[in-house]
Amino acid sequence: MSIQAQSLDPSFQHLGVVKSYASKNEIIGEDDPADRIYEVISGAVCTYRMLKEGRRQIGGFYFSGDIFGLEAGEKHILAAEAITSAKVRIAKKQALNALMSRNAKVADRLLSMTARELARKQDQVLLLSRSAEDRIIYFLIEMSQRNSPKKYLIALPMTRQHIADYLGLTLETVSRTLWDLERRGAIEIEGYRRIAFRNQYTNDGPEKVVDLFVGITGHRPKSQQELSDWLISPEGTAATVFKIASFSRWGDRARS
Amino acid sequence: MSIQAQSLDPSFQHLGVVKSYASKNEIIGEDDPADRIYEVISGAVCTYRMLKEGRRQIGGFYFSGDIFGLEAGEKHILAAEAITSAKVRIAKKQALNALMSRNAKVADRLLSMTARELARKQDQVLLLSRSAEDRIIYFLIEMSQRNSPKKYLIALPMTRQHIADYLGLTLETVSRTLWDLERRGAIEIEGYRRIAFRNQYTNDGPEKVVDLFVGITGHRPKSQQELSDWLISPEGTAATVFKIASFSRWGDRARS
DNA sequence: CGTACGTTTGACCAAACTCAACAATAGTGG
DNA sequence: CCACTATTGTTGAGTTTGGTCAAACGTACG
Repeated sequence: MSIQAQSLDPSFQHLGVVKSYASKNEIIGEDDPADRIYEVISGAVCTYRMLKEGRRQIGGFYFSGDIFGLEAGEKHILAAEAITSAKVRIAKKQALNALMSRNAKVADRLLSMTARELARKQDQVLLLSRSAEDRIIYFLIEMSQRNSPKKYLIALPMTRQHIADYLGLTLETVSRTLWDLERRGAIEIEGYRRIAFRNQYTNDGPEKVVDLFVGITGHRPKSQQELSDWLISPEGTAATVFKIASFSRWGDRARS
Repeated sequence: MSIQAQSLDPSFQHLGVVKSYASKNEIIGEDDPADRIYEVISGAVCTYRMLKEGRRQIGGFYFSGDIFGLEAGEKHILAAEAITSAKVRIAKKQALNALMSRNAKVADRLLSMTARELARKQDQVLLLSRSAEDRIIYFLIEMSQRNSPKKYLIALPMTRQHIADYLGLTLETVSRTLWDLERRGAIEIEGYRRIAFRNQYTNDGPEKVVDLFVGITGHRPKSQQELSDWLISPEGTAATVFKIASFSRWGDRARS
């Protein structure tokens, strides 16, 4: 969901007002009129929808620079809340439309932003059809790529409940799966809100990486380029960071 | 996914070529260049992506008048195949772009079509976070609203496997859940590809419907309009057709 | 009318959920 | 800066849902 504001138009920077929200405060209510769009200035935000049995489905997480609230209808389907304390720039769509008529490129970018959000939603659909462990792994990779100071570190501003609601799991399953990944040596949990990957693929020789590629994709990489593209893809990252770790099960690592 | 072709532009009708595909034939391959868009003229089509364990996730079903292949990137993430024999109009995006520069409204409509597809994907995400029975119920309602001659009849051109792949279930679970709904008197299965709803809400008195509304939504309808809007919504349809039926469990209805 | 394909059904199993008790963390005020 | 407390996270036992494997059945098409 890293739809960057600057991809829309520089003048968006001067549009609208900035509001501050404390953690857990509502930014958009379900069924609010969808006449504004929102940019995260600082902090973390999520969109969600309540399901009737008291469960909720999180639609996405948004961090500094991300745009949210892009919806088609008259009213929002998804509500939004601040996960941490957050600053948000709010602009009326009307003002954006005025911008669009002056600048054809803005319309073009709005289309590509929406198309990108669509692609992300498609990814979320694929995510939800996988096992609990796969969902967690893909989630960690997404967070490490979007919201982390270094690529092997994962900052998690959200609670286990948020993660569970995003992945369609329970918080207990999230907790257990994370601990299992730690036990198997793939990650290191540092307090509630920080996780580190352990086995970066660079620790292994290049042949081992090629073996892994062949094992997962079923064919040899045709070029060095194909191999390195695959390595940085979510699938490649998952394979290198997690599968190698799970090949060498180190038995039970005592926790304390 | 009923994005109607005529909502794009009348001149789209004359764009591109029409091709015929036999059942099970590939229309778009995964990783094909995404330089065309497709309109179903007749028959049924689905988009999908293979997951590595031999499973697949269906992205959506498309019937006569629907547009598919709307994707952002250079290459398609989702492949497409004909479910029945199908006729498809194929137009180059390039030609569409030419249309867009002549007619600003076309760009606007392309945006709203994409936004609508996004809303549908969001719905699919919500669908996938529900129980097997709920998924089936919402699926049946979607099909009855999109692809059926009469509102109480549901035409299912796809196999149980297609349904399972769309809903993230196995074909056995789909089969069992349908049979359970039939046993409870909510639907009637007529051969493999036809289903009929049994308990239309119109069979019950108006107070019963209001009771149901209050039971599900937690508040009284403020107006007749609110009640009838809710009744035709998927949630209202599910409640009226299925919940009433499940209130009165008729025990085992022998099958033959 | 026969055969291949799609579907149903059953027995068994595994993954994830529920409920409940307990532990760790981080935020608060002294 | 420390102790206190509310919040968040972990862990375990038992249950449920949906998946797997395998066999029988029915439908629709050639």
